Amino acid sequence: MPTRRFQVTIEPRLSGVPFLDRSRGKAVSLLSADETSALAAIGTVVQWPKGTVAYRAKGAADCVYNLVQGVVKTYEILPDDSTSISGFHFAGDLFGLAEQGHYVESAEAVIPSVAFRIPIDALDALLTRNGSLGVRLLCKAADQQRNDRRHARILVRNDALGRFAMFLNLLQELGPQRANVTYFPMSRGDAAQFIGITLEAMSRASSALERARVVRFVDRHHFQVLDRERFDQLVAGAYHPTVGRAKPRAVPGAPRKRTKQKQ
Amino acid sequence: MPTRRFQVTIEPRLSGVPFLDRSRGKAVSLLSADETSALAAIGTVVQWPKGTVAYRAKGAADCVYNLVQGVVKTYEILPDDSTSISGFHFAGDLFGLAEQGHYVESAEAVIPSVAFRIPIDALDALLTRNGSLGVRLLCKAADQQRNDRRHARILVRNDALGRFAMFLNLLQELGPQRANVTYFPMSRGDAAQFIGITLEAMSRASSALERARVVRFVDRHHFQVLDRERFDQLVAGAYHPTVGRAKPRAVPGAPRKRTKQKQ
DNA sequence: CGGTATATTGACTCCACTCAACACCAGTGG
DNA sequence: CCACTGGTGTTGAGTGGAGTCAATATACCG
Repeated sequence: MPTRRFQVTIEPRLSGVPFLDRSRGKAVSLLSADETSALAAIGTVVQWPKGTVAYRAKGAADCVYNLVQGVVKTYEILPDDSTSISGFHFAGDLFGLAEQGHYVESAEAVIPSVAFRIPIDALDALLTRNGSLGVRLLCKAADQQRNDRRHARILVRNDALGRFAMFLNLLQELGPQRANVTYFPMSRGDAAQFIGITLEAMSRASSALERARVVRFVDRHHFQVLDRERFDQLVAGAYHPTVGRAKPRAVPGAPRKRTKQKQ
Repeated sequence: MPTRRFQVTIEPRLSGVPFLDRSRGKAVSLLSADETSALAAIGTVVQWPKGTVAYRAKGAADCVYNLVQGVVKTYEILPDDSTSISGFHFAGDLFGLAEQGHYVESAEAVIPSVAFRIPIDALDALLTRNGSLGVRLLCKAADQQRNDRRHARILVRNDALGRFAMFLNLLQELGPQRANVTYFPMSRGDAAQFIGITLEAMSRASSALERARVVRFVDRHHFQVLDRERFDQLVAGAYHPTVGRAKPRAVPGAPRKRTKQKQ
C-alpha cells in the first residue's frame, strides 16, 4: 500500500452567527462558494510555527488575516511595559484590521497555525465590487464584538474561580472539542493574563476546581467537565458556595468571629 | 422678521478611524455625501427621552441604530440577575447588530438622544448594491472593536483609582468636551458598573483624585483635569505612588517592614 | 539527562467588597 | 416654608480574597 497523503484543501473560512437567518447551532460558515474563491483569489496561505509573530503593533499594516487552522493570540503592550492579551482567535476568525495604516496590536501563533493573508487594498477593491461580501464581513465583525463583550463579562467577575470557569466555558464553545475533552491550547500565563488574574490565583482556582471534582485536567492542555451542573452554576454567577477549600483551615491562631451566613 | 427656527439637519453620522487614510486627528466622518443620503433614505429619525429603552435583549431585531445626538448605554442581564454595562455610545456610533434575528443586549438612552433607525433588510440590500458602504461599516465595526478592547484594558486594572482615571480619560476622548471641562453624562452607578467596581470604591477613587488636586468636579456631571501629568501617569499604569491617602494612616498597630523597590 | 521555562503551593499583606450610617438633592404635599 | 420621602452619592469600619514574594515541583527541549 502506497504512502497515503492527506491533502487538506486550504481555503478562507469565516464562521459566525448571521444577523437574521435562523441557523441551527451557533456559528455557521458565512461565505458562499463564490465568495470563498473570490477571497482565496486575492489572498495567500501563510504557515506559522508556534510562537511566530504574525505582525507587530504599530507596524505598517497592509494585510488582514483569516485564520484557517490553529490558535492565535493578539496582545498589546501597555504603557507600563506589561502586555495585555486582548483575544484568542480560532479557525474562522478575522484579525489584523488596521487603524490609519498601522496595526494596533501584535499577533502571535499559540500553536502551529495556518492563515490566509489578504492585502487590504485588494480586499477593499473586492468589497466595492462585491457588496454582499461586505455584509458577511460586517457580520463577522459583529460576531467578534460579541466575543470581546464576553471577554469583558469575564473581567467584571471579581472571583478568580468564576473567571477561570468562564474561561474554560469559552474554550469549550469556541475552540475545538473532541468527545468531552476540550483543548486548552495556551500557556497558563497567557490564560491568566487574558482573564486578568495572576498565574498563582489561576493555579489555585484550577486546583480548587479539580479538588471539588468539577473539572479534570487529563494533561496540561486538555480538560473535561465532570460536574456539569456545578460548573454551569459557577459560570452563571455567584453560586460558589465553598466549592472546596484547600484545607478546612483549622483556625491556626486567630479566633474566628462572625461566621458568615449569607444564605 | 418671521420667527427664526433653528433647523438642525439630522442625518446619519458614522465616525471612526479609516483603515488606511492618514487622517489628521483621530476620528473622522466615514461617510461620503452620497452614502449619507443613501442611508438617510432608508432610515427614520427617532428621539429618545432620557431613560428610554430603545430595544431589549432577546427581542426581535429588525433595525440597527446610528446615534446622532446624545449618549446611549448597552447592557445585558447576567444569569444572576445583575446587569453588566457593555458600552456607552456617543454620536457617530452604530449599535443594535443582531444575532439570529434577536438583540443580544438592551439599549437605553442615558440622556435625551436622537438616532437613525435603519431596517436591517433594507441595509442589507443597500450594502449589496453599494459595496463601498460596506467597507465603511466594516471600518466602523473595527473602530468599535477597539473601544471594546479599551474597555477590557480598563477592566484588567486591579486598582480602583486606575480604572476610574482610565474611564475619565475615555470620556475625554470619546465624549463631547467644551473648553477643558468634560461631560460626565451617566450616573455614578452606571459608571461603576461599566468599570467593574462598586459604587463605593468609585466614590473613594473620585474623592482621592479630588483631594490630590488631580481632577476637579465642577458639578456631578462635569469635571476637569487639573494636573495633567499625574493624571496621565495614573492612566498609563502603576504610577500611583500614594496619590493621596485619606489620612496618612499613621501606622495603626503594625510596624511596617520591607519597602518595595520594584525599580 | 541536565537546564530552563513553566506551573504549583505556601505565607503574608493590602485593597476592594460588604454592611451600614449619613449627606444631599428633587419632588410632593401639608 | 418645612417635613417627608426616595433616589443618589459619600464616608466609615471590618473582613475576605487576590496580589506579592518565595520555595518547590513539573514539563519542555536541547
